[in-house]
Amino acid sequence: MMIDVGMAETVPEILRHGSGHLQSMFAALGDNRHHIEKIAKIEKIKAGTVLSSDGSATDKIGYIIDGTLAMTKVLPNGHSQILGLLVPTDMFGRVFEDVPLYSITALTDAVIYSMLREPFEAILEQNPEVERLFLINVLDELDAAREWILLLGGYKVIERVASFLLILCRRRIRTSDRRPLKQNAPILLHVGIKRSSLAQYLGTRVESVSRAFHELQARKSIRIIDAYTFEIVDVDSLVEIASHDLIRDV
Amino acid sequence: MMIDVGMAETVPEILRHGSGHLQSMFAALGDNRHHIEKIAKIEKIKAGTVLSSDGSATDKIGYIIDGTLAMTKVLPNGHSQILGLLVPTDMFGRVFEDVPLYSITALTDAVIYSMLREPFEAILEQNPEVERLFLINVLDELDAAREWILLLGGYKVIERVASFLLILCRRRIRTSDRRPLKQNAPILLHVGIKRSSLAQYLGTRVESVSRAFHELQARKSIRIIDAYTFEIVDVDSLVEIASHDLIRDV
DNA sequence: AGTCGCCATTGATACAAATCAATGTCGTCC
DNA sequence: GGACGACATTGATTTGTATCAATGGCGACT
Repeated sequence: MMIDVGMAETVPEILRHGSGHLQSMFAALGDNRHHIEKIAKIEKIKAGTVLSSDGSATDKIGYIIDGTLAMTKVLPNGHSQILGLLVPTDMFGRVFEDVPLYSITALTDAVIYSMLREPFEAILEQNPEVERLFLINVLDELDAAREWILLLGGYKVIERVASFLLILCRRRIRTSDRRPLKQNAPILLHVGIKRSSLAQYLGTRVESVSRAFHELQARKSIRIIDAYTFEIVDVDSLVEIASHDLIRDV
Repeated sequence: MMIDVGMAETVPEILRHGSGHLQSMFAALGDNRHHIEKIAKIEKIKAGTVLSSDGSATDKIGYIIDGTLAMTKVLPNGHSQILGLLVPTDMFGRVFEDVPLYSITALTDAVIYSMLREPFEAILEQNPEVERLFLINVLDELDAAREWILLLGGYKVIERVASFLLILCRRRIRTSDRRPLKQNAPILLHVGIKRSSLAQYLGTRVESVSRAFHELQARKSIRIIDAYTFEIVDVDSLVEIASHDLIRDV
């Protein structure tokens, strides 16, 4: 995945224009913004980098600017399971908790806006308004997590893949250009991660993910451009597939 | 499920003795406690009651005292999917958001401690310390949600059921008596909900849930006392089953 | 150019779970 | 007591997917 240039600004572009509450959080910092800017820095990291590891103390908090990272739970036997994906504007790290429950791994080359946990916590404590915005941010994350629970509840792989694509659509993770969607423009989705990560995340296997994508293409819902890029041809059919077998007895 | 008597106190017993941050949240209220107590009330609700429905404005916030409730997403076609279970000490409702994303339904008869959203938000806004405790509470919920994502990632039903039982163990949801666990006492778990709710939550079907429980009994991990009550015979074997096929390639 | 390694895809088979159908159990109501 | 309804269990069959195995595509390195 290619990385945008021109990110030397104090508050990253993606945070300024990103949707959600992050923007207002940074805006609300007001005079305190320079406190954060003093302790924060933009880092470019390589795919595979482990930012914080499960069980060891961490002191980093930050936001994703570009790329995809994953929260992974490392099991006693050394293997790992993906708990959640972190995409631009998502937060990583955990405030008010010393021992993280999961690791953060870069699935692609990525750019992050990171700062030390302690001073960030101090700013939260000193700025109730910022803290409230942060709280709202966390509540949004909770909603996102529950959205994934809903997704994983669909027991056919094709349904989960369809849901995955729809969630990406909604979050408007587009190919490198971040221009707003045009009415008639084809919707291009770029999933930054390889099949095995996707499979781990969707609770299935690479082969099944591959078959699901090709099945969706056969049904004319999507068009596979390359292994990482898809054109959404028929959103409605995706919606139908995604919600199809959630229809069950109560 | 039977309901304890003697809950006419201002702060419910379960919140006073409950684990986690709720207790300290109520403690931290200090003089403001009477503000909450003025607006809050204890309600007994019947199984099947819908507290707030998806899409319509809600103004209730509260905590579960007894019973099990579920967050359910109601799909366009009228059917519903369980997003999360709410057990004693869990919070329900959504602050700082007018339109709820999901409904809250009582799966069993239940007792809740509920208050209006507006005054509760006002208290949060006026008490940064309380707000921080609330934030921590939400962060815990986020962890719980991610724990479920991990659970749903296990693709064999028996693994998910084993994980479910282990999570219940950890949260120490015990049969009506809430005495602390004795060292050698058999661990009794009471799942307050029927098979169909469980199936919905675990992303599977009633028949599969039933077979999984009986398979776990055959493997001497648990003993089925009745459809709602289980004795945990061998925790280690449960752990092994739960984590078994999370072992996958990265 | 050729080899290697990594990843995606495709095919064949075995196994797990959804589905369909029937039976069992318990409590409630008449 | 008997009939009914709600729920749980069990069995038989079908569908979906994990698994095993092989192939194809692409970039990196020598």
